[in-house]
Order: sequence, then C-alpha cells, then structure tokens
Amino acid sequence: MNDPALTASSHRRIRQSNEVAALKALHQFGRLSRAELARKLRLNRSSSGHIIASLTADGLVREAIEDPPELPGYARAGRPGIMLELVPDAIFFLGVEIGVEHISTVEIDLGTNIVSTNVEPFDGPSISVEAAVDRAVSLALQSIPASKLERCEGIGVSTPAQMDKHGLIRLAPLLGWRNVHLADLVRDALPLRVPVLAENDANAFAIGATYGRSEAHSGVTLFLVMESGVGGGIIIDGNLFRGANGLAGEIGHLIIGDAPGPRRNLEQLIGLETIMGEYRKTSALDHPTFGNFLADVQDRLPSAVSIAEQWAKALAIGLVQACRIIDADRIVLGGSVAALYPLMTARVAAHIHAIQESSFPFPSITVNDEGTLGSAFGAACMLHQRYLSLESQRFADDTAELEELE
Amino acid sequence: MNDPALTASSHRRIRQSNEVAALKALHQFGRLSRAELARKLRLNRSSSGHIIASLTADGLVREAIEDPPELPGYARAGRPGIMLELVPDAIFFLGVEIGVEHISTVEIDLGTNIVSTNVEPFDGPSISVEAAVDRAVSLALQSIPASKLERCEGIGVSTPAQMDKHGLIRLAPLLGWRNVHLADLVRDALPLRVPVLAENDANAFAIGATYGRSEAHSGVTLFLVMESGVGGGIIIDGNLFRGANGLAGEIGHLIIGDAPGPRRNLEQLIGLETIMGEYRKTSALDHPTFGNFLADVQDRLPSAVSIAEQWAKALAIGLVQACRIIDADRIVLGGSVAALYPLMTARVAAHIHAIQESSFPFPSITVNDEGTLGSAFGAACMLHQRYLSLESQRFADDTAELEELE
DNA sequence: ATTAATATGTTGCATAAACCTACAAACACT
DNA sequence: AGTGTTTGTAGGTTTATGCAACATATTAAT
Repeated sequence: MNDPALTASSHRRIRQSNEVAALKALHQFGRLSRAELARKLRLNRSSSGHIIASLTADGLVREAIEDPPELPGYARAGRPGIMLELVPDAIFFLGVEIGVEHISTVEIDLGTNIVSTNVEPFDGPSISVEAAVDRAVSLALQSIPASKLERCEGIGVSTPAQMDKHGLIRLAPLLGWRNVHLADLVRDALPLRVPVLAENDANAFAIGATYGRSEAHSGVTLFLVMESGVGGGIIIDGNLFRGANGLAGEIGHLIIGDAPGPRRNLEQLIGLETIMGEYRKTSALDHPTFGNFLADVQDRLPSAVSIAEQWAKALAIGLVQACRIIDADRIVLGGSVAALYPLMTARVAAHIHAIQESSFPFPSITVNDEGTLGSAFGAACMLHQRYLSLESQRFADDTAELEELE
Repeated sequence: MNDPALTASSHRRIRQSNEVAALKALHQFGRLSRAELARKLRLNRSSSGHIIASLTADGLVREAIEDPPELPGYARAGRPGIMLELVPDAIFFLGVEIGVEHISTVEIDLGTNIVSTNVEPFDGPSISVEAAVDRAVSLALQSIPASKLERCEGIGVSTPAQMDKHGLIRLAPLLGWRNVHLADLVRDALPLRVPVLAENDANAFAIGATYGRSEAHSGVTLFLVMESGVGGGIIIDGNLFRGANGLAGEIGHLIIGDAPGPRRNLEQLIGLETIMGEYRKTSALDHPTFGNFLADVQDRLPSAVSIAEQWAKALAIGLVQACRIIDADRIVLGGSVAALYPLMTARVAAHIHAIQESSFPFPSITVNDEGTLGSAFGAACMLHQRYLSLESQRFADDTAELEELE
C-alpha cells in the first residue's frame, strides 16, 4: 500500500463509512431506534433514516417485531422509537480451524450467533496441506445447502502456524508445513468467490473471545491459550495486534530463568505436556488424565499441589514480563490448562505481587470458558469484522484496478 | 468517550480530513504539486486545488519559490507543476523536558525544524512540581517575542514518570512526585491557551526519533533509552503505543534470570550505574568516565571487555524477550550507553542467535545519535502530530459542549 | 377526557464538497 | 512550428448531510 491512513474520503465513501458505522452500532448494541442511532453516530435523525432505508433495502436491517415492554416500569415520554435490528440470516460467515488433532468448522450469522458447527478427528502431521484444506473446506460446506451458499460473505481459516497477514505460512512446526500460501489454497479449493483470511490459531482465539463484547472494546488484552503448546494473542482497542511478522503475543517462547543447562521457555513450563509428564511420575493411576490432576490439586494432594505451584510461579513470571512490555490491563486464559487457574488464583496473585514492583498496576485475570471451537469461531469473526468495515465486499464495485499503484 | 471509531463523517469532517491529509503529505514528502497531491490522496485534481486554496488562505501552505531544476537531466513531458510547501514559520510548537538534572526546551516549526533550544541545569529531586513547571515554562518562553506568542499551537512536556494519557502523573520516582496533574499545572502556568500534552520521557524520545521519518511509518519499532535508568517506547505504524496505563515498553523492568537472591531487572544490568560501578572496581583512574570505559573496550582491555560482554548478553536477552511479545522489526537504541553498542554489535547478535529459536526473524538494530534534546523534541512533535490530525485546534469551533455526552 | 409536553420518523429544501468535463497554459520533443 | 503531455482552473453535476417543519405516538397533568 502507498500511504496508510493518508487516503482521502470521497463522496461515496461518506455513505459507506456511515453505513458501516450503523451496522457496527446495531451489532454492538443489539437494538436501536433511528433516533438513538443518530445520537450514537452524531448524525441528524434524517440522515439516520436515509441510511437505515438503504440498509433495509439491502436486506441487512429490519424493524424488530414489537417486543413486550422493554424494561417494565420504566418509560420515557414521547413517541417510542421503532426498534431496528440486524437480519441475522441475511448473510453468514464460515470459520475453520485446522488443528493438529482435529478440524472444526463454525458457521456464524450477521449477529455473530453460532448457527452450526462440525468437528472431525484429524491427524495433521501425516496429511499434506492440500489434502487438509480439501477436508476442511468440504467439512465447512457439508451442512450448507446450495441455495444458501451465495449468502456466504467470507471464510476464515486458523491453524497453528506463523503466517503473515496475507495468509502465507512461514512455518507450521506442529504440522510440518513451510512456505505455503494457506489463504490462496483455500480460495482455490472453494466453489465460490468470497473473501478468505487466514490467521494464527491463538490470534484467532483472541479475536473470537473479545469480538463484539463491549467490555473489551478499549484497553489492551493479552490472551493466552494453553494446551500442549502455549500461544498468545494481543488485542488493542478491539483490534488484533499482529506485530511486524504476525508473531506478537507468542508468549510461549519467552525465556524463563537463565540457570545453566538447557534454556527453558514458558511453553515448556506451563504447557500440558509438562504438567502431565510430572504428574505421571507421581500419580498412582495407569493413564492419568488432566482431569485427575485437577481433582488431586483440589484435594490438596501434596505432589499435585507442588506441580501446580511450579506452574503458578512460571505463569506469574510470564504474565509480569508480558505486562512490562505491553502494559495489558486484562489477561484472559484459555485452553484446557486454564481450568487449573481457578484453583490457583491466590498463588498466582501472590507470585505476581512478589515479582513486580509495587508501583505497577495489577491486571485483571479471567478464564475463558468457551469450548474448543474458539479458534474457528474467531476466524469467522475476522470476516464478520471485515464485512463491517470499509473493506467490505459490498463496496467493491469499480476499485478493481486499485492494487497496481504499488 | 462514547464509541471510539464509531462516529460518523459529516460534510465538514470530510474537508477537515482531507485538509489534514494534505498537510500530512506535504510534511512527509516536503514538496508536491497539486496534481501529485491529488494522486497521493486519491482525489480529483480539482478537489486538490480547492483544498490547497483553503490551506493557502489560512497561511499554512505556499507556492515554493522556483527552485533550480530538481533533478537535472531527468525531466518528464508536460507542463511542470507548481511546487507547494508548508510555510514553516506559520506556527510553532514548544517541547519541554523536565529531567532529573536539567530542563531542556525546544521550539519547532511547522516543518518540524528545530528553531531554538535552551538547556538549564536543574536539581529535580529538591524542587517541587509547581516550581519545576514554572521554571520550565519560563525557560521555554524566554526566547519567544511576545508578538510571536499567538502563533504557538501547543506545548508538550516530557518527564521521567508514569503518567496516563491525560497527563496525570501516578508516580515519578526519580523526582519524588506522586499524583500530580502535570498537564494541568503547565496549562495554568502558561500565559496562553494552547493544547498541552504530557508524556513519559522515553515515550517522547521514541516519538521524536521516528516522527516524520518515512522509514518508520509502518511496522513495529522498539525504542530503548539507556542512561542511569532504562526506559523504552513502542511505535506501531508511526504512532506511539502507550498500553493501558502508559507503561508499554518499560523494558527496564523486565526480570532477567531467576537465580536465588535479589531479583534483578534489566535496568540493573544494562544501565549506566551498573557499568560504571563495575568499571570503577577495575579502572586505574581516580574518576573514570563512561568515555574512558568505551576507550578501554575499544582497546580490548580484558576487564572492560568482560563488563561489556555481560552487558551485551543482558541486552540480548531483554531484546529477545521484548520481541517475543511485540514482534518488533526494528530496534533503536538511544541514550549515552547506546554508544557501547557499535563496539559490541557482533556479540549482541551472537547472543540473540544463541537465545532465540531459529525460526524467529531477526530485528534490525540501530543506534540513534541525536543529542540530549530528543525527549523535548519528541514532546514538541506530539503537538505537531496533533495539529496535523482531526483533533487539531483549527477545527474546534462549536464542539464545546461535546464532552458532556460521557 | 382533554390538553400539554415530549420524542420519533418523515419530508422538502439548502448546502457543502467531491467528481467530471473541458480548456487554456506550459513545457519537451521532433 | 507543430504535436503530445501534463498541470491548474472554471463551470456544472451529483450526492449525502444538515436544517426546519410537521404529522404521529406516547406519557403526564388538569
């Protein structure tokens, strides 16, 4: 691109920008009247009406069927407004996660509601990229009737890989892929022409966990996904921060300690493998599960508690280090290992207090309890977000020769 | 604020946005004709002409006096354009650094050229905030004739402190200040009503070192200022990233190592105090200076080299940790200790290679050689940047009752 | 029950600013 | 001198917003 944030706005772009703002507001607040919308957008009521008329004609917005009184007992004077809402099934988006052990797909509607999901076991390392993409695409499309296909407005793919913002994978160590253009492969495998985005799975998870939630719209949120691997993503004011190479938030590779011997990174200290490796040494069970471990910690079994204590300390160090750099005010833990955190909240807090200088603020830490679909859902949200922006396909009519400006 | 990035664009705002874009382009590229500007801004030539007419009437832009042929020997066909340029002395901005040992002030013009500077010794810890602000303001204004004052369009203040984006200092350990509203104090001490911004000194330094430079306009740059203390700032796509509490990039407080005993942070490993403390133990001189140390390193004096080697290793660890979180593609070292880096480039690179996994990209590391005025200059740049944005005072006419919408 | 007050949605008109087309001007090249 | 090319400007068109007015729907008060 030539000059970021330096391009001017023309006539049509005003309307586009305002339509986008209206859609965003309706998505964020659920239901608004024309007058409320006008206030939120600092527009004239009349302009608001025009914009809504336009969006209604496009089938994206409708007047909500009369609800029972919104908040009984609380009524303002004056003519009540006609509530407007997005038409959920006007369009839909698909999200696909190509994981190491499974492929999941999610279909979301314009209201970011999950419409349907599919999960399929999968042996990533043994399968080529092309085959994986084929299976992912057919799984995503299998429950979509052909008549509905044209209402698809985008598909997002997430996978554990380092990739740039165009979807070119530099390296996917867990899958054995290198230098493949995932987004292009998906585009080619699709029977339709829709926008395709690819993103690192942890980043996608982070988007999915914050997207649409009004709580997370400002501030800095650090998202940590702890499974066998430990990934991370950073959300700044509601937008994903990718860094220069899409590696921002890769907190699993922080170096912890400089004791002699092999250097250890955070992933090797708080990942599922490590916990279970230690736990197996002490458990009486033949094939102990992570659930067994959690139960033992809850029962204050000393051997388990000791493992958890090590985990809490390493986690605390990692979080403090990260906050010194990005100054997050909110940390969200995800992945199956996150279930350990509620049992260790006080210990983690104690470690953080012990480590960091007292003048630094203490970020809030919460656990994300969404299932394993988070990453696929986030990938779908990326396209929802794109649709509700000026890059939306809706506005692509004559800007075809735009990319040759270097 | 109500809804960030959700407010709509009206008619006037388009023009404002385009005027701002034109000013930015002229600042970035120096000289442009109306036609070139139209291409850069993706505007019609005629619109470009209107906008320039507007800006010329405001006295901000003028047609450049005919230069000798730009690039002799290279001429395109067609009528040559009339070059336009910013009128440098149309307005000016002031930057003030309230340091621990000195106060510096800088005056810059619309072209971000330094017009004048002042430096004064100062004993920060012994002086109250109010007195410090008074001295800083009078120093900044002392060389400005009264007739010129009304052309001042903003003052920036930088100081070593944790502060929020409104200029409220939470804590300034080196100066002994706590919970004072620096920006408000400066506003009150001024005999004029202009925008006032306050910022952490390392952040201001980072802005000053990247502002206007077209190289740094995209990507992620980590800026490190190494003096007695070690501060840092992060620039993302040309804009300062403050984090949730203005502490982003405070890399000096990273924890290095987890050896038993007192925990050490990066500042304690690579700061000037530590280097000189170690150096004093081995130097034959009575009062060795940092310059002596550099000379000894250059001469390969084993004791000095050993200190430098420790420094290089700690620096490498700190940089790698930071890059795992923010994925910077460019690192700039500043402050007096940065002079050590050119002597240790290879060692630092070797340590980085040893520490980080090979799949991660290697950021470029450069040294910023600007003098000690960087922080004051950066503070002034913040107001230049603000003037060249939609928050500019130029557009504040009737939006007085805007802040009560909460 | 009637009236006043208030907020909403809609309509017609004014306005602003961008776009398009055309044209004169200024240069390079033949 | 003539042609081709690019620039700056002027006049007219388009589009979307703002403004003011009005009918409408509801609550509160008399």
